[in-house]
Amino acid sequence: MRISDTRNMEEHDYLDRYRHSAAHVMAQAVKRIYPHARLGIGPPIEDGFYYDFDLPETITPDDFPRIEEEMRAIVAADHPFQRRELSFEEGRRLLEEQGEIYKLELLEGLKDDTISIYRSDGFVDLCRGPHLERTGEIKAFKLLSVAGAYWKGDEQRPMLQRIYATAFPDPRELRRYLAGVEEAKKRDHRKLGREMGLFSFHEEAPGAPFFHPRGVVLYRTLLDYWREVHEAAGYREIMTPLMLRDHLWHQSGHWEHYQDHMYLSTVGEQTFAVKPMNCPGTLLYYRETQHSYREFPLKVAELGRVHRRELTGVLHGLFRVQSFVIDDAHIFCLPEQVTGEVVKVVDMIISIYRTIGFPEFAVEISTRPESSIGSDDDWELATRALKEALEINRIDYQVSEGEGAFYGPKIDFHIRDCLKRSHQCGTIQLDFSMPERFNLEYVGADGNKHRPVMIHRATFGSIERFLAIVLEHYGGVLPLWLAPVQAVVLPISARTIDYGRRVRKELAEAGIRAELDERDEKIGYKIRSARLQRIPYMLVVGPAEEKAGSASVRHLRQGQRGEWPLEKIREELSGEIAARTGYDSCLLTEPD
RNA sequence: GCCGGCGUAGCUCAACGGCAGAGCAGCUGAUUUGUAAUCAGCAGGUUGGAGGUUCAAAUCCUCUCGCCGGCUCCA
Repeated sequence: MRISDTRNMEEHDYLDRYRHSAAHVMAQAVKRIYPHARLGIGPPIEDGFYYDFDLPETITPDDFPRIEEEMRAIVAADHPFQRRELSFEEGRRLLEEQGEIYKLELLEGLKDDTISIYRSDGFVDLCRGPHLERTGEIKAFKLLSVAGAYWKGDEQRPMLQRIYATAFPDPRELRRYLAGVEEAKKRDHRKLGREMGLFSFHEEAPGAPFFHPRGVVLYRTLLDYWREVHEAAGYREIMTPLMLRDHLWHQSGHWEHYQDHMYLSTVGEQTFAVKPMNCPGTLLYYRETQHSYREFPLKVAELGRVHRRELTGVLHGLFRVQSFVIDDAHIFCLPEQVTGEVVKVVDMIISIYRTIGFPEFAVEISTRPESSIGSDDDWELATRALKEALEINRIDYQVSEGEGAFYGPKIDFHIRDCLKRSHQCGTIQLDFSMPERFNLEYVGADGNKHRPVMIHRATFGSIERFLAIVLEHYGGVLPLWLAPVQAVVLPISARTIDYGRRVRKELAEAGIRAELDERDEKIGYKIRSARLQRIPYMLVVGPAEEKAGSASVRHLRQGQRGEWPLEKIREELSGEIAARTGYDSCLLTEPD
């Protein structure tokens, strides 16, 4: 570990202590206002802290100023945080006296003989600590939101009221954090999707997006690129039905394990399920013919639309939908080919992320969970193959023990967007279950039948969700190759509309997605309008440009680029599109 | 699903028991415009839906649908 890492860790510890102390102050403030409130837990979290309360009144954001005011008073009084150790029994008596039933439950879960409490002013809380020295050290905090949260995350247990808040040692950091939250709101893909005319949602189809013409262009552009890469890598693409009969899902195990998430439909005598996953369809394709080891690795891709019923409360724009396309592919291969194939997949996923503008990502390997199928040997071998593949690619990874699927170990890719948020996208999973259930076979070199290894993998995961990530990452200001409208021609006045038409047509013929704004408006108005639509190139044409056969080029991020001859515009833009040039940073030049 | 909040014109919001409004967008006209909003006029609504309370409901109550913030960060 480098020295700087140590310091980061110390800072991190301090911040946790700081926020944990702020959580105590908040709990004390809430207790002052609602003396009968019972306390749940109040830990520091990544961007702040929260505290859970059980009380009959409902806390709303309207109550925040009052709580914050009380917190400021506690901070101003500068009470010391005093640690005291008690025996288990003393602790129990104290909490019983206070009627803190949740804390009592936590206490029961502790095995230690002695426990610690922290006292500041009149407020006492069961707490491991550590804390700051005094409440006066807390400089900047803000309550953010209130939400219901089940006690211990268990929906069978009572629901408490959780107040989310944040605190920073430096008020400037708090301001910066709040500005970041604002920035994220501005970049909300649901807002961008509306402003840019990409997609919409309707009550008639909860959790199922409607893509509008410009949204379809974006969607298709992403998939065109995906197909190009996959074809070059030797994948072949199939399409399988949206609905398949029930016995298939019994065979695959989905009926048993996944039925709550499936849309079912009975038509006449037959029951169908709308597919929640693509693999069973692919397996029917595989079984359609006999296979030889000579065909391996056999790479079968499917951009398959799946439907999954979700709890209504979890739907969230394109991030969490009930109908979406997975960029699936299944690789059938020999055991000894696994490592090599995984290496190639990892390589491809990274290259795709980089092209789209996500150079930063984290990789996680999940190992065998408690309830799972397959032999220890299979798991051991497969897990080692995955690790080896990452090591060959020189990729750092983190191991999540026991987090694998029941049917095999997996690698997950978490991309990091420019607001430093992490999103799980790509996945590579080994599957011991399906080949077995579907009795897959191939003929080996020895002339006997064997069971192939099946690798299940996706780069984007859900296309819909990935689009949302891309949109928020770029704040809607997409790289040229992805922009639904790449250039808009803006005539100064009606007099140059004809010339504008010629310019637009010429660009369109060169394969550039160009539009013309022929509305009877002033140029400032048209520029504003183009910017709000996040169109990368604005081409202003007036009499001077008409005469010169040029256009005045204005770029969404770079501003005025000067007057370019049409030929140069065509070449520059085509070159930028073909190279899929991205932006180094995605935080500059925000349209308002 | 659960807790809380919110559904008013295409969008952003006002009216919070007493005639449903504004800005932007849209349409029509005038203007012929040089780098982030030209002016005027017109049109736009069973206030998400159903039921109830009331002389009177966007407003209060019940149900329902949808959306938003959360519900695996364990003293």
